[in-house]
Amino acid sequence: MPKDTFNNLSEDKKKRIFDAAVKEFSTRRFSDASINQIVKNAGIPKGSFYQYFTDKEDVYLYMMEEMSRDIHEIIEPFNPDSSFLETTVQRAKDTLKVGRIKPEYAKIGALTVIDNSEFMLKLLKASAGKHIQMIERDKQRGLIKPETDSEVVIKMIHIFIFNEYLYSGFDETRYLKNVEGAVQIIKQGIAVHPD
Amino acid sequence: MPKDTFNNLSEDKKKRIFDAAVKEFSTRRFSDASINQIVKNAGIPKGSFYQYFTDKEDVYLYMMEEMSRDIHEIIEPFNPDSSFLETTVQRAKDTLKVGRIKPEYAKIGALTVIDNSEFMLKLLKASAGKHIQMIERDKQRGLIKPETDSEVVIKMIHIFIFNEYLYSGFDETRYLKNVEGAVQIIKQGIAVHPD
DNA sequence: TGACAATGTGACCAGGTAGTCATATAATGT
DNA sequence: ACATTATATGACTACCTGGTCACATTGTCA
Repeated sequence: MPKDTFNNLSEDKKKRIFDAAVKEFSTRRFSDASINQIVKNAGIPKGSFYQYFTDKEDVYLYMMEEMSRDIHEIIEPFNPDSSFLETTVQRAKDTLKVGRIKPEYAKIGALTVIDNSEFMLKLLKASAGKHIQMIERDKQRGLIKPETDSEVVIKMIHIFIFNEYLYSGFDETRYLKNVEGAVQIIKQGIAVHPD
Repeated sequence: MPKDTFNNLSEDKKKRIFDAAVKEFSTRRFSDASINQIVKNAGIPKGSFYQYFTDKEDVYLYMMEEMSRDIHEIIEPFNPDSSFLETTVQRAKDTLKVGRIKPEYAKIGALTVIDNSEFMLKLLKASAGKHIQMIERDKQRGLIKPETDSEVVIKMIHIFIFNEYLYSGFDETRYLKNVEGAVQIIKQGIAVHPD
């Protein structure tokens, strides 16, 4: 949460700082990112930075909030009737769409994943609850075997999607093909009536 | 590859340097690790370091070679008749065993995985060839559906094992349970005659 | 207009990094 | 014993980092 002095700034200056943060955090992961570079790119004095933010985390969180606003405008609205695995594929497609429109955002996401295991853990845990409910519902619907270990399924999916995105070299077709391949295998593994 | 001057060193000194490298690289990932810290812990002057190694990569690779020797003494010899998924579970058990005997080695492995995506990619590719052959053999044996995408299966397994080890907080029982759970799901998904 | 508060500013500090190099010491061959 | 070569050494350079702080400038309200 930036300080009041920052919020009182002109939109132009705020944008310059946001852009500088995006540039830095999309190039170097959090721990390697440099405040000096951000102030340089934003064209503001070092002292001003500390008048606006307390530290690097502060400006990072601000940037993330602004980003997530943009991202929610890009991706499709969530369909509550979709099954867990359908949602999974949709999420992969959303990731690609974001990467197409805001490549820096995708890079920031990738760097976040490889940077900080604790942060990643928090992220996974935060979305896990929602997804476990989806899987439980799919079990009741008769789509998924009731003895399936929901947590393991979620982890496999999450991790595969993240890593595949990282390592597929931004080859969209390959990425989607592999994600769908993985979903297919898991589907066969957990479905009540495999195709 | 260390320089000749290093190889001429006394075993004691070599060990001190190796230990210092292990200490540093098991605490901080490669890019954060400090040569200054290594020389400090090894009790050798800065100048000597550069008489032994060209740079940080050099000492890192030396350390890895020494480590892999130790590791191969710890783990079970590879059973060529095992199926791919059996081998997978065995690998997870091996990882745990290494972690029990040489915890620093396990930490170095974990830090390597989260540090460097290129390195990780190389590692995955290096072992992928061998594993693809195993899967193909399992297809011919009638264990795995012939239409299975081998690459996707390998990636799912690799990534899950790595990450689960990272995030299971060194809880061995949980780790093994989750790995076996994942293997079970994939087995159901790709097996010709699911249990 | 004058007084006071809020904000802007960049030189500066302490601490870290990788790598170099002149000099000291030890080892070796003649 | 001497000369030559190999190795040991730590002070030093150049460069980076996050963060501070005294001072300059601007805004605000009476």
